[in-house]
Amino acid sequence: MRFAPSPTGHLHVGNARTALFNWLFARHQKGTMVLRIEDTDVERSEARFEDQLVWDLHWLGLDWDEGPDIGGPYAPYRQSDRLDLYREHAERLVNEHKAYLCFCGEDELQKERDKALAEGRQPIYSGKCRAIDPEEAKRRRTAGEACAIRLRIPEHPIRFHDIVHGDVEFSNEVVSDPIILRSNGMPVYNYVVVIDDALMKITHVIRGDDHLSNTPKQVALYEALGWPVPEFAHLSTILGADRERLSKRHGATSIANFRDMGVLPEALVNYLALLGWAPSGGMREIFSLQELVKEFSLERITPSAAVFDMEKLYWLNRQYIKTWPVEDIASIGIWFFVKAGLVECNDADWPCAKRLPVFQLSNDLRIWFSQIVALLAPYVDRLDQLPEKASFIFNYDAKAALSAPDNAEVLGWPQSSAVFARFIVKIMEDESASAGQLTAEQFKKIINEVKAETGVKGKELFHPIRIVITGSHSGPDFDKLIPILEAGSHLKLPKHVLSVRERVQEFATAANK
RNA sequence: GGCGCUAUCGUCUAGGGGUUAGGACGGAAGAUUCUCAAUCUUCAAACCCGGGUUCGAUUCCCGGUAGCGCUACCA
Repeated sequence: MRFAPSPTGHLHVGNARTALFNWLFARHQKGTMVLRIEDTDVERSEARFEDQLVWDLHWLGLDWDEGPDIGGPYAPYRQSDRLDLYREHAERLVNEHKAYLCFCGEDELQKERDKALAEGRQPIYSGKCRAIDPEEAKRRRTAGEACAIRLRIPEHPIRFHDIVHGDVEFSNEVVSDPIILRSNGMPVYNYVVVIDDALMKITHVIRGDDHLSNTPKQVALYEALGWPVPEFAHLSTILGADRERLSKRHGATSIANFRDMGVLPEALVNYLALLGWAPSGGMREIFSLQELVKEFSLERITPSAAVFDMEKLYWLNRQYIKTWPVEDIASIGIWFFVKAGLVECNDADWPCAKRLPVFQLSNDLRIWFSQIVALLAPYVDRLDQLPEKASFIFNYDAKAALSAPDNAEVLGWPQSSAVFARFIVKIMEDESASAGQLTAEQFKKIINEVKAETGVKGKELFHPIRIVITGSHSGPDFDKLIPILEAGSHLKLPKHVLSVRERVQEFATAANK
């Protein structure tokens, strides 16, 4: 099996899914996985994208047995390093009369195509240069005339088998004699892919179905070369919500984007596996990479296009957030707090292919932020939402709380003023609160006293108090929240975290105005 | 335009000549919690259309329609 991306951009979810299916099949069959870089398009290929590709693949948890970074028996694995090979086999085809030299100029061909189209004919190559005597052609080339090399397409229909789509047949009348080597000496994609797949002993070509229509050309090439035709499996396209091909304007589409959003690699892999594949029975949804390897089969791939559903990815991400080790979730979570500038950390970095970011943080800070992550992670779809969710810890604003439309109802309850009054007094009188040492137990005791003194309970009691503490009537449990606020008020942070007492104080002041 | 591929709830899918057409996400309702999230329970929600084959088609075949792809000296 092979994954053969072009280094022309970041790894896209479509390509990632192709890579994943190749990998799953290779590992399931105990086959060999090859990474090959298709960089014959010199204009668009860039070396830095190759690194990015390798990192993204590693981050997803995929690896390979042969590739440009690790070598292998069929090296080199970068097409730009294999040009001699392509030329050699192209010449061989010419000598065997399976290909021929074509002296038609680009402009000339374009005109022919336009004319054919205007007359309602197929814009396929006329085959004009097929008729040139091979010896004559060689003389012209030696004399310095520019020429490309074209494959002679056979006179019979081209058939091949696809594991996903079944038997496919193309009439030879719609396939032009394709150019395999340009007049500048550079080979074209449809040719190199065949040379490489054959020479690298690829038995199963698993790729996007945008290549399905190219396959007859490639099959003709295998036959001309006298090499066995591999099995094909063409994967359906991944679409955006508007049923158009997924592209950048649909938002996050590169693997790196998802990592930066705090989507866990296992969640993304699991989601991608379910796009176009389902286990037998179709009931199970959650699969680890190892379980996927065990269950995967090409026969169960769906031929129809699939719409990428962000919501389902988020759901899976939440499942994995719950099952990942808390310290790992905390590491990623803290990284987002660092990024948001909520904690000072100069050497924070997330090495590209790594599951977890690395940074040095004092023990106090690490523990404190870990508690915040543990408290809030169940509330988020992606870990990058954590700083926003924690905003009430860092950005307490009593004035805003009093004027928030969301709070209007609770603020207007007749019992609320009594609750406010008693609660404020209790906190201001409390010694541990004034030291910023309020415990969950002590806080609970105060609430119970307020409850006893005002006769207010339940919602009517908790909502106003929650507004005083967090600025909002809904939020996490006080039991966990109070110690976090108190501890935070003693830490050295870019922005001071207010203790419970400081919050009450600010609220009282704002309310008096 | 030509050729190719595809078509089951809004979405991802299971299934397959006779089924109450199954699961999941999302949605709705309820339970629980001080609240939100989570969790649990329940509900709504689909076989593109038309022919043919058949006792019977959502399933098989043909056609239509729609979507997507390919039609380059791009990959």
